[in-house]
Amino acid sequence: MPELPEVETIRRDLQQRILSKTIKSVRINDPFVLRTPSKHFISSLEHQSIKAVERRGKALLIELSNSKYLQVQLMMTGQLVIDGAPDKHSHVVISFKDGTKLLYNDQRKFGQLRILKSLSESKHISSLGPEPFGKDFSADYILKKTRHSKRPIKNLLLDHTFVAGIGNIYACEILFRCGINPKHLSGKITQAQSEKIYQNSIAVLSEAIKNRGSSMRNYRDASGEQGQFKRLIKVYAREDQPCLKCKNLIQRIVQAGRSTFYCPKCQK
DNA sequence: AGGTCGACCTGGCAGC
DNA sequence: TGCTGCCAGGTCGACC
Repeated sequence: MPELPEVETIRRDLQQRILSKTIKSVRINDPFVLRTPSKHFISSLEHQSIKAVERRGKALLIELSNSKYLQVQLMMTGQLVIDGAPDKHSHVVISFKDGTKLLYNDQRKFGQLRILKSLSESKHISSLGPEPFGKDFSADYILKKTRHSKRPIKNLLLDHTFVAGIGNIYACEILFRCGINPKHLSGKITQAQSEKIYQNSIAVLSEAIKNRGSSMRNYRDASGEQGQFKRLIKVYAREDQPCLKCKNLIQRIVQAGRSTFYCPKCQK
């Protein structure tokens, strides 16, 4: 569900609210969401304190005092909520010694929690491309990586081995701001276009983080609040509504099995 | 080897 | 009201 800005918002909230706290107990209401056997999951967490809260792409990494990591993939509907009221979707409850509770809620149960001895143990994390805000992501990198690709540019933006953390909403928004058609073949991206993709990726993602993410449906931050970026969204989920630049109708197409929204007039 | 597709699971919504 | 079908922000493995 959440993309980089939403996961980053949660990471910052958690950093503020659970850093250095010690875990007293862990309750598993539904082991389906665990990718580590319950017993090992619980024993890895109990009596440990929180050393750091990090993020790689859309993965949250909570570092423990035993040097292990709790990796959380929220997928479509996962939420990490502090001190909320547990409901039927609260599959894991982590209680701290000071009384604080961290809930893992997940309506669709696509999300995954696992214990890592080290980050390299995770196949997913090892496969991730550069972070959009990292030094390895640049216009030159985009140009180099697109040059030999025959896929539409939208599909490449969604590929986490190309760049980490960009999902369906922000891929649509970035391409709209670039004025690039999502069907445009990656191999035909010019130097000027790669520069635009780089600049707009940074701009869209930073604005979204500043607004604490976009809540389309299920996304909530660690306090259970909705994000505010939704009102700044220009094309996503706006099928048949007028383009905010040219009044032409926004179109929905399907690419690689995912909905793409774009303005056929502004995005050539 | 690169790329696409369906499956994973649940719930909201539109249409009949 | 109640049923059916479609849709959903991600990731993985099977397949072409």
